[in-house]
Amino acid sequence: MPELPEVETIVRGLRPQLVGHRLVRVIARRPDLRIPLPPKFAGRLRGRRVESLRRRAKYILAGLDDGAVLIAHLGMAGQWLARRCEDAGQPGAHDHVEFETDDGMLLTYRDPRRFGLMTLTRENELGVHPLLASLGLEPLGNEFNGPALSAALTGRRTPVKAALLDQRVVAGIGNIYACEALYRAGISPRRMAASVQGVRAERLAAAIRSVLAEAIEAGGSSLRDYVQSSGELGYFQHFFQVYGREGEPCPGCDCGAAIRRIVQSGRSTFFCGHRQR
DNA sequence: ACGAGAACCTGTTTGC
DNA sequence: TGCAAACAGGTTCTCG
Repeated sequence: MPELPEVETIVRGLRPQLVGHRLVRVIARRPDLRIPLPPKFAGRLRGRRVESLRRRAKYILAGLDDGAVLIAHLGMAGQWLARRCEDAGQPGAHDHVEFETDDGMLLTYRDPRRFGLMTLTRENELGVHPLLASLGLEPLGNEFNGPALSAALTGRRTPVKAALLDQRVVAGIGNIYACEALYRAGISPRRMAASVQGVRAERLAAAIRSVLAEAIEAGGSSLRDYVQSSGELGYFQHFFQVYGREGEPCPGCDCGAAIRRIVQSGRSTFFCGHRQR
């Protein structure tokens, strides 16, 4: 489900609920997520105070007061819900992990498909952790620009759409924002990645930045599952120009072409064959 | 070594 | 209406 803007929105929503607070109760109801929960998961977290909450790519990282770091990923359908304990009621069938904080909040990790994960590492081992070590540049970071993007795409003999989904190239882009960024940049999703250089790479880097930043402003995109931790819906889906719009007229110009849907690497790609070259 | 496709799992939508 | 197939925002493994 969630791509960078949705994960960022969730981190921002959870931060005031978690940072500075102690975890007084941890319930690991279902350990068989994509990667099984580590041994003694709940016991290692109980009583710890959360010192920081941040995002790297689509991962949520919570720094704890004993130097441990909780790594969490939402997979395709994961959600975080933040409610007061007394408002929570019975746990749902897919509420796999819950954290109760010292001021009475219940933070619930819900994930019907169990493609998400949660694991523990140490702050000083984050950089070499297998889940994080080979991630590419953060697209909203200072070092991300046209030259950096073209360098990352150099030598890639795959369509640029597939390259954007490769987290080693740019970290955090998923299927929706890859389609939207390529549309904004006027670049065909089928163009070979290695040929996106120079001004094309500049345009694509700018498009990635702008679409992600605008989506964060909107609180992410709510399609099927996604809600903010507060339960509010994001609304960026109303600004999609191509994603999910097969057959509709291209919105960005008067070319009159219809948005097309093709399948690349097993994923739907939406684009305008006239405007994107 | 790299890239395409399958697999992982459950829920919802679509088509006959 | 009912059932089966297709599809879904991600990642990782296998195979060619």
